[in-house]
Amino acid sequence: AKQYMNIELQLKNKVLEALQQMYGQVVDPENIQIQKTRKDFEGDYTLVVFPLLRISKKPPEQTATEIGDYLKKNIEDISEFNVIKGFLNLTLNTCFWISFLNSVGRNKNYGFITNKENPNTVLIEYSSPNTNKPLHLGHIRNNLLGYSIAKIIASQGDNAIKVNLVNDRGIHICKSMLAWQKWGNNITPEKANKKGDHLVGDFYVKFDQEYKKQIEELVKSGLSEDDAKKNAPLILEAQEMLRKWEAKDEATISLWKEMNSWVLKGFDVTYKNLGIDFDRVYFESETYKLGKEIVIKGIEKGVFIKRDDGSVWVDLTEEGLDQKLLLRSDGTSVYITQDIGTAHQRFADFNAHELIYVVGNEQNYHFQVLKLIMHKLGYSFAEYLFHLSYGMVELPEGKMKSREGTVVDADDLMDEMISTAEEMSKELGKLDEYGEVEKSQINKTIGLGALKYFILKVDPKKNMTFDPKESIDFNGNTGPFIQYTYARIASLIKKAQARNKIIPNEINTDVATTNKELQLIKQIHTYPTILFDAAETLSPAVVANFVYDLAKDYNQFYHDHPILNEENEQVSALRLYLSQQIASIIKSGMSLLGIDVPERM
RNA sequence: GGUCUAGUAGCUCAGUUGGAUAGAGCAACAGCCUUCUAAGCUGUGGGUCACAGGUUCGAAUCCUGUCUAGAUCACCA
Repeated sequence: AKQYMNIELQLKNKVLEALQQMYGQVVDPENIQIQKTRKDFEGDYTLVVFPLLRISKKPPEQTATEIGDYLKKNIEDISEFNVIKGFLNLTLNTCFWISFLNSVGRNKNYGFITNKENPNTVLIEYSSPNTNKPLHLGHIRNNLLGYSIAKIIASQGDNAIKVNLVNDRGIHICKSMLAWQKWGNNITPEKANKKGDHLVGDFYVKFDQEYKKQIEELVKSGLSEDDAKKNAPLILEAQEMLRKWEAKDEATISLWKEMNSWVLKGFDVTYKNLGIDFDRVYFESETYKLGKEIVIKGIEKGVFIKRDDGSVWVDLTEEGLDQKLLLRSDGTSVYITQDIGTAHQRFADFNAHELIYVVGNEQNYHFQVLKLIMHKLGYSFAEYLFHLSYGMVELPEGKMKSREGTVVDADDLMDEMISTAEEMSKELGKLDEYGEVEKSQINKTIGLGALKYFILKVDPKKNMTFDPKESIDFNGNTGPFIQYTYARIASLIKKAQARNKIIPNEINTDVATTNKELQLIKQIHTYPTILFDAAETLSPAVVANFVYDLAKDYNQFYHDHPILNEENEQVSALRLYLSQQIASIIKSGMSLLGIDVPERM
């Protein structure tokens, strides 16, 4: 991002120079604060002089004025300056901004770093579904975050690899399988005319219902609730099934394979509709035994402790945590053992530099422990394990609970969004002249755009509230608003071409400009910084809010300033050119969020 | 109880390295379609930045404590 920030660097260096010349002191660059001038003040960049008063030994206003004079004399891009209290506001001349705008027009990948010298390979693990039920709203947040972050990382010139780890084994899978055996009558997704993940999910729910009934009966017959839960025939059967699976019993394995394939097919449809994908998919059934050897070596090294019963533990009390189990007394792996193995394997397989896990914040402790363990084992990549912890998605009524049926299903939600977009556009008569295929394509883009933007504009680490009925709007700070802005510019350009108006390849630097135009150009100028920040903080929200601000400012501009101006050719050329650059940045920013922009809507 | 995260307008959320008078949208109210797309624009009202201290030229932002909410602390994954 540095290449775009050179004006800030130049200012900073000149300030250092000024301080040395005028006050004879070499100053720590840390103390030079150059920031963008707030909208309500005149100027482009502001130097905060408070930290420099110790050096100048003069009052703030005087210090600022002296530095301002020096900078104006020595930097030709500065046209004027003003001083308010301890703030030195510098104004750059129009020529600078127009030639900057021209450079944006020449560079098709403005903001993107296209040939980084030493790109890092960054693995992003996300989605990680269980194959016993369909995806829900929580997965949507995960999927959108993971996908977007991979794109943002790639935009900074690094090599982003998207990885999915499918949790396809364990007792929860057996529950669905057992219910299907008992009550399924050999039904298949084809026969039921239902997506495979939903069908299997139904059996998971059925299991739970029947299991509850059994518990109730057992409690009536005098058992305690805990005992009833442990001894209900259904749960015992499910456990037996898991044992058979681990012993590779043929019938069990083949049922497992079949039902998993149904679910995975269903997931593929959901992923495709959401517009996300993976470079590599791992299955837990293949990786769940990994890590055991590493743990055993760890015992030899004295990093882990083996207890008398044979179980293996790591002691993290010095780090302020507890002891954590790594191998059961029967020698089998637990969840974290597997993660030790997969981390090792992935860094080796991809020669990776960094591994990002997109996982909900309920697993913060788990990843804290994982990182410490890898560190203790002496892996140098331990510090490049990063848990992108995102908050829960809550409904107005509170947390989503699958057992209480308050889960918002991913497929249903997407359908609902699209049909709402459909109703809206019908009501507004927006798409009347288009064909059915085109209409449904645009409605899909808009409906999903609304959903994706709504979720991504929120800081990942925060819990968020989602009201399916009211929260998603198509007006205001939303995806459709941004899409609308883009579509408008697209049609504007089309219309200009129809009128034989030529959009220039370059704008003359002495063109007359308005403040509004300059303001938009300045906003474009910050785009690379935004992308850089987003990659640093792993937060698509930064990009989302930037794109909204840009679209909003453009919309305001659009209303007050005619763009297809017959009378003043030169001004209209600038506005047309500017509009085009803004459209391209909106498109680029939205693509980093995985949101499409329609050419019309 | 220990640890972690959050608390900003009625609601949903922004707020950059500590920087100037705290920002949007929704909802409410009042306007703007014979003009490049009104999914838009303009205006009004709405704030003890949870609370109390501290650090300093300056705190929504950093530190300490309190309160509230959530998560987590399994031979589950």
